[in-house]
Amino acid sequence: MPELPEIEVLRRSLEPHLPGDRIVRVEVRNRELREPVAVRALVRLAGRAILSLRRRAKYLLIDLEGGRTLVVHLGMSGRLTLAPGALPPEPHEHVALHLASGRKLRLRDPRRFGLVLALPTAGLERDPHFARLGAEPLDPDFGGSTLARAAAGRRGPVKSFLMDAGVVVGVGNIYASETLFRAGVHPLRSVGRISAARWDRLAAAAVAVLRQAIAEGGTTLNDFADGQGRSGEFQVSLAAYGRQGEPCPRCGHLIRRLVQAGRSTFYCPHCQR
DNA sequence: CGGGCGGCCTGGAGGC
DNA sequence: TGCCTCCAGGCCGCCC
Repeated sequence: MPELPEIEVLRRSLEPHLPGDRIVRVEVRNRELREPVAVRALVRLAGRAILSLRRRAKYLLIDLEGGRTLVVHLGMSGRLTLAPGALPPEPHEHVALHLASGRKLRLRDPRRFGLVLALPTAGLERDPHFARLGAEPLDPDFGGSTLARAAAGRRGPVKSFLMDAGVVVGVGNIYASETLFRAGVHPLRSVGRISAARWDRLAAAAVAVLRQAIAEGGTTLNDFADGQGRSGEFQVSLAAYGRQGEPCPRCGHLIRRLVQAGRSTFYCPHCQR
């Protein structure tokens, strides 16, 4: 479910509540995630204070004292929420961090594509999960030339390119469709046939879409919620994603759906060339 | 070697 | 109501 905006919304929703609190007990209820939960590494986090919350790509990073970072990835269906510690576990609750404040931070993930890791804070970027990640689209130096440089010598459709985390992180299926719509670029256009001006438009569109989605609390199609359980609103602002058969908000032609690399892509056949 | 596809899971929606 | 099929926001690994 969650792409960059949803993880950033989650991070911001937890930011006022977690730093300064302390993990008193780690409860692993179900180890089955994308990688089996490393129970002993997690249990060793008990007793540590929470220092800060960061985000890299679609990973939430919870920095703890003693040089450890708890890494959480929500996969498709993960939810990380704060709850009273005495609340009974919800279905598919995999991990709960019981906090000194009496609350618990719990991870629920029905489809089990998510991930929880305890890693050393130093050198995190060299961990295999992070080592090959590309540019952060919200970094100030991200722009059309970032994309153009990454595209040099590559082939294939621009939509798959935008979703390649080795190029630019955080853009998943929803925001790739929305970025292409805003930039007026057809999803099947080959990356070898995109001008510098078009790369600039694509980069600017990606940044604008991601920023607006964050401002509107993320996209809740089914089950995204922030750390307080609040849904997002950006689904109302989606121009193309999920709107096949509806009129394009710009020109009125009907939005179409096509399948690329096994994923649905939504576009306007008139605005996107 | 890079690109594309299947597979991993469960649940919800829609058709019959 | 119930059963069946299809589809879903991510990511990895295998295949060509």
